[in-house]
Amino acid sequence: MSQQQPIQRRVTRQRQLVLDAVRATQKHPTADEVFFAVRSQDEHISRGTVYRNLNILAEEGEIQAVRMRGADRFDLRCDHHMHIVCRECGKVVDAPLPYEESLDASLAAETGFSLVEHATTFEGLCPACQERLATK
Amino acid sequence: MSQQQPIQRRVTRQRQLVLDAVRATQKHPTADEVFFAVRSQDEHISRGTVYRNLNILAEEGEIQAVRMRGADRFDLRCDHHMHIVCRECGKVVDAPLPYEESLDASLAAETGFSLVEHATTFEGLCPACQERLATK
DNA sequence: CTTGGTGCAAATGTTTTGCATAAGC
DNA sequence: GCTTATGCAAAACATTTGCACCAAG
Repeated sequence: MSQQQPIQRRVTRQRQLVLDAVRATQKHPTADEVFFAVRSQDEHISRGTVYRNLNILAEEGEIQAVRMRGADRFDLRCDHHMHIVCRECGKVVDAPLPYEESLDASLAAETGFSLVEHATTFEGLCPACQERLATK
Repeated sequence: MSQQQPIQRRVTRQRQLVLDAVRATQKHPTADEVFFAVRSQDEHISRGTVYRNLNILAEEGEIQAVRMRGADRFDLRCDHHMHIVCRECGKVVDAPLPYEESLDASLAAETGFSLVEHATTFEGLCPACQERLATK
């Protein structure tokens, strides 16, 4: 059984720009939002490069990929935590509730699944959208 | 403020076939899987019709849409519950853990969001895939 | 006969990929 | 100089939509 070693990652200008862009915002940007942010720094960077680097950075644990309805989002925080997204405007914020690591072990014991982890996503109306809809 | 009344839904042969297909399986099928299941009953039904009806049925509360990585899945169960998906084979099963309704109210109180609900999805390796990978 | 639904094909939106070229290390 | 990464365009998917025709009530 040959353990293939992980490939040797390089520090490219583009990869650094993508990482900086994610770390520069609390807004949980989509890949396309990261693309446009980076585009303002580098006229020639391509969408493919941004998508590739976002996936690589998430894999390496530098950022976290958050799978959401519509499009994936990327989070500078790498620890486990929940998110809430506004149904109206799409805004995403971290949920100030404790993440229950212990659920993973419980579910593994119950079902026989291994390597378990979980993600919880809330959906609702943010305060701004509540107000906007009320006065209309 | 004019409350527009919901439109009058009709019971079409196609809609019934879609509903039956979802109710006939515990496998949490994707829209495309439902399409092929229904295709075996009706040579001429179109993908668009299946997608439209899955959305309508979920909206009406006849089935539940489960938003997952890759593709949405549809569940005959309409009550709130969690799911676990196998990273390898994509199999989805209901998670035998209690769904915490109270989290929604807690988060609403903490954040000011309203109309809150949440979904939790586990990801791991199912027993069959564990074995398959171990003996290879 | 009115309104909602269907079938088809085209469009949309997100993400991945093949390939020749460029650039880390 | 090996490899890995980039840029570009095309492809791959999942899903939605415009529109002319059909059908449920």
